[in-house]
Amino acid sequence: MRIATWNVNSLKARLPRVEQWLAEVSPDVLCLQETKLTDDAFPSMAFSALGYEAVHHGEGRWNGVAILSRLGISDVVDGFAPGLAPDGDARLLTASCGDVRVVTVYVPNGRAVGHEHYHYKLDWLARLRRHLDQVADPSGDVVVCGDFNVAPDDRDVWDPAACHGGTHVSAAERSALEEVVGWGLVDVLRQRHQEPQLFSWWDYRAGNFHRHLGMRIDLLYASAPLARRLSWVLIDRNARKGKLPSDHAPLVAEFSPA
DNA sequence: ATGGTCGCGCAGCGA
Repeated sequence: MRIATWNVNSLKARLPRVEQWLAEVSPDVLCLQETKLTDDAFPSMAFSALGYEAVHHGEGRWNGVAILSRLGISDVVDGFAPGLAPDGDARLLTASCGDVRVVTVYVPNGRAVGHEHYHYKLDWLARLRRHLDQVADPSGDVVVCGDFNVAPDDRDVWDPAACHGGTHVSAAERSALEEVVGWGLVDVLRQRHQEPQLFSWWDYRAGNFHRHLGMRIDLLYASAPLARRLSWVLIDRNARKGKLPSDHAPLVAEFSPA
């Protein structure tokens, strides 16, 4: 199974590129973040024409997540599972695609260390761990992927000194992410590639993409049984090039059958 | 050059 995650920074603005990318890469499952669409405006027919069922959890101007699948879609959960404090934002979507439980996330940015939104981010990650307990089983095949807005360690930023004191790298954010990982997840990019400076996001400003000034904040985690079947994984930085790109590149992983 | 770019939506905020 080939599964991908991509923060598209507005699906309305990015639809032509997403359609072209689907045709080129042919993932079985594609998770999208920052669709910035209402559910009514989600372009289901465009994806249906390419052979994908889709489910979307959106609100409009901000946020919004989707799962596209050509392996079927069932057992959908919008946002946090019942029993957890609901999220006012559309940032989380869970669905079964074939035999894999797929959870996609758009973790809050945090804005600044200590900001009210930063505490919301930390609480959101704590809730995500409890959500996983409710919706999935780490002894089965599970993928948790998306824009985590956390760089897991200093290899994942262009300059740790320049980033120090900001969001995405603070000890509390990394610790909150580790709690999620502790549920039973493997960072499949790091399972295969250990070198630094493998980025998935580059600020639009100041030519940062071309200067290789980015962060790895788009992550794909697999449960241990699935991670053992990883064939390959890559960040498709070609998709960050050219006309009207998202500021994020897609992350793609291929797993062999069980 | 003390900014730099997007998207949304029509000012200025969020990323």
